[in-house]
Amino acid sequence: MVTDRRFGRRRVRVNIGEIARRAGVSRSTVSYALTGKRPVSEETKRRIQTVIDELGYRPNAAARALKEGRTRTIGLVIPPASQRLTDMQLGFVASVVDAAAHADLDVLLSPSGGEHDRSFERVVTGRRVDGVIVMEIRLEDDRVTRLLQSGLPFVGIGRTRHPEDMSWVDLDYETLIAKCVHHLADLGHRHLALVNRNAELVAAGYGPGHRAQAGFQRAVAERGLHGVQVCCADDAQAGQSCLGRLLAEHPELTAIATINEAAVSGMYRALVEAGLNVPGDFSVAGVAAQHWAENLHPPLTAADVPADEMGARAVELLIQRIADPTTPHRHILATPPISLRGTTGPARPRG
Amino acid sequence: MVTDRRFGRRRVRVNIGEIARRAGVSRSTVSYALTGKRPVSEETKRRIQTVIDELGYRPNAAARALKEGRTRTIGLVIPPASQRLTDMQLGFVASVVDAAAHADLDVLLSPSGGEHDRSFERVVTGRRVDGVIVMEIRLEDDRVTRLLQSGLPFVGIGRTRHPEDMSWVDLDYETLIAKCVHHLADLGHRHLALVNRNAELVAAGYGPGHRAQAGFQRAVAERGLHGVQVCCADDAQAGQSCLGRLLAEHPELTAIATINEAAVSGMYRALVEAGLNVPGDFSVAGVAAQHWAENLHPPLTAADVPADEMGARAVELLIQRIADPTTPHRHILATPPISLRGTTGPARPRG
DNA sequence: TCGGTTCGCCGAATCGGTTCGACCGAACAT
DNA sequence: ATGTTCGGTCGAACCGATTCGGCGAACCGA
Repeated sequence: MVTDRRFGRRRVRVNIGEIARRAGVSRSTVSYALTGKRPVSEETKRRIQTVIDELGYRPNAAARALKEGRTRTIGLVIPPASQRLTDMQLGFVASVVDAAAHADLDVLLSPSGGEHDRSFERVVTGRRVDGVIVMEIRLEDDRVTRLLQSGLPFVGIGRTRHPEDMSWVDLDYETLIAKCVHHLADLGHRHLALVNRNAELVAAGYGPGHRAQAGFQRAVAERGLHGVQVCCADDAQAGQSCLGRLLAEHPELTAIATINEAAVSGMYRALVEAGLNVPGDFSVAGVAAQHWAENLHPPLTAADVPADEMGARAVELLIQRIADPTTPHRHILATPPISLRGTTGPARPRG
Repeated sequence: MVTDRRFGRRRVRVNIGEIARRAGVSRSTVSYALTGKRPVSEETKRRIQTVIDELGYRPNAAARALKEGRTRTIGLVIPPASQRLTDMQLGFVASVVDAAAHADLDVLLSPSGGEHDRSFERVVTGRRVDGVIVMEIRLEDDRVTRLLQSGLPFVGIGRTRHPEDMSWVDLDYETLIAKCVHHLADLGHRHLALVNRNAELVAAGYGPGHRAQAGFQRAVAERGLHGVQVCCADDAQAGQSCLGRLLAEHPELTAIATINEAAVSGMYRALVEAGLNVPGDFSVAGVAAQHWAENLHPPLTAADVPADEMGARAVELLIQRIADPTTPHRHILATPPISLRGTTGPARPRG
């Protein structure tokens, strides 16, 4: 019982031993009373609880983690903080954090993807977490390689080129974009463009970008259409200039499909500039977070990404893998339906 | 040296003892070689390092935390995941995470503000973190009370009604909104409205909301203007309907000031609907994240919130408080200049 | 050659929990 | 009366690091 001169307050180290002493029992009894792993008499439990409440005792997380060999914490690897998160990514983060909180797990954030990733290494390698959820996975991804060789349980939101080796939750961009194309083709559109995410990302092997391309090409070929593909930086201004250029270079275009939600509002502006009405003269469809699609003006016809569901499932999968790392890998591929919000309509030749 | 049948790989518990054994030294020597807190011969250091590289050893974070009494982790208390983060809030999170990473600190996320906040309690009370950064502080804030009595070092992004008792970084909303009003008054506007954040938030004692009100009232009184105040939910659609109503009910209005960045794009739409040009017929100014203000169409004349700077400063302050909790509290009040982007102009009576 | 430093390293204690084996008395079966 | 079970408790080992006191050898000047 030490007196802290600075405040004149008692400053006792309140640990399990102090509780035990004051309750007149051994430390193990306090532990059993708290965890319930062995029977403790009601009388004793009450005495212990009284002392605990009085002192505001909480077991030291580090000590518990050390002995138990687990931290009750999961890591969440997000894109580097420098680049802004898209609404969809933000949705994933929110739902993962939420789901983890429901499972009484804490979330350790690791912005990664840069070169010298101390944060990632610390999280993965120092046993700071019981498992990891990785966002924004590339077709070839060093972080996945690193995690595989470390043996730490992990789940991807997104998948690599060889997705059998890991557990993941992903959007079926290929099918979704194909569905957009078919929807537009059904409306009579013959000349379509795919507006992808930014060029660096796609060049770096960003899975959704490549899979969207594949789905676009496949569907365009199946329907005998004419398709153009273009990358566009992830913001409104880029969307505006990008689509402006596209419209000028390809006067035959009457519709676009996109996975670049951040660029859509700019693309709308480009259409206004070009004097094209949506959906009268030009149709737009894509893949986007529901919240985002609804708040655009006009609201975008899009496959609504079920970010809440996906984040929750990712946490679920991770918890399973932590409990038993030998279970076979599970894969969840989401193909949400396209919500028609009025940005697509019958084709009408431009000019 | 146990063989794990599942993979046929060696699965040794690689801890400091194992390193010591293989390097033929004691555990303490390995520790000193790593921390450099006592001299170790070059030869021995080399031998130890070789073994470490070979086995991919990393010190166990829990064991270190237990012994050292600190976790090298900070907590970041964010608004509940359910409600979406504004662009400004996202900016704070990003910059805090970034600054923490630079200081080799990890960040534990705690979505809080709900009723039974297990997450918050775990983080604050279980010694899981060395300190905490709290966002979205209310004038009266239970979390701050809780932190004060726990003795855990913390820094607010935002401040309570009694801000002397804590360290914080905040925007001077009162001054910023007053500056907006003066700017508009200088342009000849006589009838202004303040569009605040959502009503629940303001009613719950959200500081920025109240301080913006105060600054608005003060400036309006000083300049002998006529002012209207209104709350508006934090999204584009609400902004549209809210401003639509406001324009109808107050035909004398020619300008607004706002701290509700998420509603601005909707307010623009309401102005278009009402046939009002910006800035010809109507002026808009506010406080917003720079990125957001620039990506609006038209780009908003606004005080650019220096989120990066503020987050970094918050981390800096927190690190100081962790190092020495007896240092006097520090307060950083940011008053960024207003960037003129063309949404304000000379007043012209409506009608 | 001897006493004192310095260098490099070791052994043991420690942080605060969890958990296993053991013990004791009471209740119960034989 | 003896053996068994069981609820309730204790003591000690353990998790994996850090850190303090100390010890032997080399080195120094006197």
